[in-house]
Amino acid sequence: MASVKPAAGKPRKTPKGAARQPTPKPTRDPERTRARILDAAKAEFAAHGLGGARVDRIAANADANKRMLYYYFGNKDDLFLAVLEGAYAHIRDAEKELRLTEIDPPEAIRRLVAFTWEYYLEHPEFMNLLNSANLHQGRHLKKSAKVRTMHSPFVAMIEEVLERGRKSGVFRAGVDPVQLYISIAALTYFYLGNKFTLSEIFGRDLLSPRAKAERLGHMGELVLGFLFKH
Amino acid sequence: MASVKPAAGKPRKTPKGAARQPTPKPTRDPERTRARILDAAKAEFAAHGLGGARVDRIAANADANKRMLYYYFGNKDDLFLAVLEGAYAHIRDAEKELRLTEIDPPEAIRRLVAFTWEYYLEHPEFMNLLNSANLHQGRHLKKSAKVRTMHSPFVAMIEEVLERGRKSGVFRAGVDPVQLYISIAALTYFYLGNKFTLSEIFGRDLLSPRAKAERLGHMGELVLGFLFKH
Amino acid sequence: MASVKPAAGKPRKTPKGAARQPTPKPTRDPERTRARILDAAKAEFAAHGLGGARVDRIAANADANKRMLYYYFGNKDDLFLAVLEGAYAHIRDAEKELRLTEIDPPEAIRRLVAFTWEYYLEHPEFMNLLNSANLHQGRHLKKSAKVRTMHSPFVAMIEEVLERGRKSGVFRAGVDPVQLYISIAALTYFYLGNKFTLSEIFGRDLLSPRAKAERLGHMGELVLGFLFKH
Amino acid sequence: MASVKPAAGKPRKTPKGAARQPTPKPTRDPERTRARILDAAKAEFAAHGLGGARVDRIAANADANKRMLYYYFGNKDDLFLAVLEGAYAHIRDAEKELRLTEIDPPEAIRRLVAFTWEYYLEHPEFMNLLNSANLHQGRHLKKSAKVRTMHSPFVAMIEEVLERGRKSGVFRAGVDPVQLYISIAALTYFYLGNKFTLSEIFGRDLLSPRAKAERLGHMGELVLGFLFKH
DNA sequence: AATGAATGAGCGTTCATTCAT
DNA sequence: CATGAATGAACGCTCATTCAT
Repeated sequence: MASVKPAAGKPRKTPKGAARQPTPKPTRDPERTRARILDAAKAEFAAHGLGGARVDRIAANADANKRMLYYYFGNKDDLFLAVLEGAYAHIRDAEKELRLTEIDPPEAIRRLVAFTWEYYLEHPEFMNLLNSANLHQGRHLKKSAKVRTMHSPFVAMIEEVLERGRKSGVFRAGVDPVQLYISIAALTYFYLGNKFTLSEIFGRDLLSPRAKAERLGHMGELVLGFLFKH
Repeated sequence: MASVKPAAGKPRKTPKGAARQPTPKPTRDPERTRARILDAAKAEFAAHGLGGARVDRIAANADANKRMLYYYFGNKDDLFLAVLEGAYAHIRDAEKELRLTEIDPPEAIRRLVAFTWEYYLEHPEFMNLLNSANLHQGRHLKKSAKVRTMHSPFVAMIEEVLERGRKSGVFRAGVDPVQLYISIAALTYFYLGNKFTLSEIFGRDLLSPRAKAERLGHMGELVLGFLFKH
Repeated sequence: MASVKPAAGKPRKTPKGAARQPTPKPTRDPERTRARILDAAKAEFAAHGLGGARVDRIAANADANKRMLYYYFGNKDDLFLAVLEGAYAHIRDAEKELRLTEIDPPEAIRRLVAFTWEYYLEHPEFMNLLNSANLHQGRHLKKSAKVRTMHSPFVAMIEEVLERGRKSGVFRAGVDPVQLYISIAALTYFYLGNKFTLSEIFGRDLLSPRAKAERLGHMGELVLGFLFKH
Repeated sequence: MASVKPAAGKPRKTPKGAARQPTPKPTRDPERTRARILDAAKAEFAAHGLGGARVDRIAANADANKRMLYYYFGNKDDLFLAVLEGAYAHIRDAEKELRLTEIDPPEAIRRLVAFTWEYYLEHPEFMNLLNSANLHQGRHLKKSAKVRTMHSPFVAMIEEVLERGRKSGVFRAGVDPVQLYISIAALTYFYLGNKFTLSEIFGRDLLSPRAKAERLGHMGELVLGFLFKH
């Protein structure tokens, strides 16, 4: 036997006989390495939960040494927090683009519902991350100074829409923007996050184009049917 | 290490018609042993998720030998399925008690919302079990013949209520009972299941008596505000 | 839940709804039970070795309760010894049938070689049992009073044949019958007992009809080529 | 880069009689670690068979962490294969030293018989390894590309000796070198591999100097008595 | 004679993490 | 900045055996 290698290592990137190799993976680029680890960790945590996630798999999928993971993030829990913060930052960034204050209130609510639906549809990993965070009783988030400050602008935006709608006489009064925001997220989250059990129980394909259109329609009617002053 | 958590294991009584049993753990009572394991497993899976659950802890809390767990349930996954089936059976049993078909439609919906709210409030473990089941893409439920047959009665009950309300002119037409059922569950599930992250994000205590009353009120208004024909 | 059954038991012999069953397994027949256990044990030890044999599998294949195994045989090692004794008794019985003293010496040797070949061919389990016994340094046999008295009748028989052959001038003198007996057994044992490694190494099918005929021919020539006085 | 030859090239760190050793276990020496595990595994598999071998004992005797065993070899079965390949490589290397083609045919055969006898006498573990490999129906070897190619040179060497002997008129014609090689190995293998059961049955000490000399003499006479053309 | 229930010890394997270079 | 080697503790699971009936 020629060289001593662990039995189940990843395949060598450079063929043994080659004279020179052009380093296909940009070594010594700390930012890229860090980002690759973070991406791989997000996928792993989303796919298996915090308890089921494997540090080895994260390192392998990041094409990084396992040690680097600890170098950059400390430990598994802190890495999870970093992933969580990144996920929150991402959705908050996307929400900022909505500019609801510039639109007609009913249309703004419709847009908010549609945005929430589409965001979770395109980022199912976010739901799994939140589930893991809650399974662990939020202890990760408690260590984060960042996350708490990211939300007030969005709540204020919804509040402004509700107030405009009320003033113009189309919306009912006394609606708590936080409750409304939670409800809108809830209607999507439960449907998509529990798609496997729900589809098993109801014997329906919940993700067919038709089913998705129906769900989005139902959610819009539900929220606006409630908000409209008749 | 050898300590037994008094959380979920012991306080079962013996209704079998036998005289009295002074020994806290009745040996040679397979039904009780099985039940103790199932209870301990439910608590463990709910507290730590499927991946984070520890077979040793389940056995210890069930005051049983680890081997018995495999004797009765085969393996960890099948035990999880048994827990899941038990949890579904429990909520379905509770739902049957509602007898919505005997009540005035708006009151029936109010009762349904309140029931759902209270059930999840009193059985937070159910949400974690469902999250685990979905994290694993529903593969456990797919092996279960039981669960799929347990649901149609409840959907039919909601359908009957909606239809009665529509006929009497108070409810709007064209509401899918499955969508409505999912939405009612969603409004509770997301709020309670994500209580840790939500409370961290919004800086609110979501479980204070006042907050709970507000949430229940909001949910009722939301659903009925949508259903009522104006 | 109605009845408590282990998860992975053997299939019930009587369908649940059946009214009467005719007891297909003769219960309360100790000799049969003992024999079934012994047979199952022989197969298990031969297939997996002593270390790899599983008491559960033996009981299951014997269609007996595991406890019976201990009731009749004490423990796994003693059961192995019983199997071993049975195997020795069996080959000794077969050897007695040969009656070599009544045949012409060269033909007697030919018959002995053929018998040995065929016996191991038809009872491959015997080789595996002996290998296990030797792996454990013969400690099982040392506890056996039986086996030591079962001396192969062959040795005396072979001695007589050799002596007759020598006197008639066809066989060479000075051949130790024990050495010859061991050699004849060896020529078969190694070929058949190592059939997997040998066929892998030499890239030959050692058990094709042709290969078997060639081996038997070679062994006869080898032994007689040595014995014949030229 | 030095190559890793298991079992053959590894210098013992501490001779048994030595007084003191300076660095008992050289850390961070992967080649040595790997070799220590391989050695310990060979001893364990030989002593207890594949089924009876204990991974813990291998690690302990290798003075290595159990995890390293999996790091280098994947799992127990693959480790067994590595041991098996090493054992085959070792005997084949030793056989190459024989240089039978340079010697007079009868003397070459005598040397081959004596070598085989002595090799198994000095390496009794090899027989147990082969027994385990065959007990598992050769499935380990089937995964090995190496072993199959190691044997043709040796068979060719025997063939050359037989052919030279035949041409010079001392050996009979028509002897299959593979059959002969198997027979020579068999005569030793059965005697030594079954020494415990045989000595128990025949009431002889098979390993006394006198018994060993007699066996070697008998084997030589048997093989040459067959080969010689009279 | 026969059985289902129960057990402690130990199985092969994998975990998150750290060391030495 | 990056890596292969190493670790102790635990993982899910199974072992031969015994208990109570």
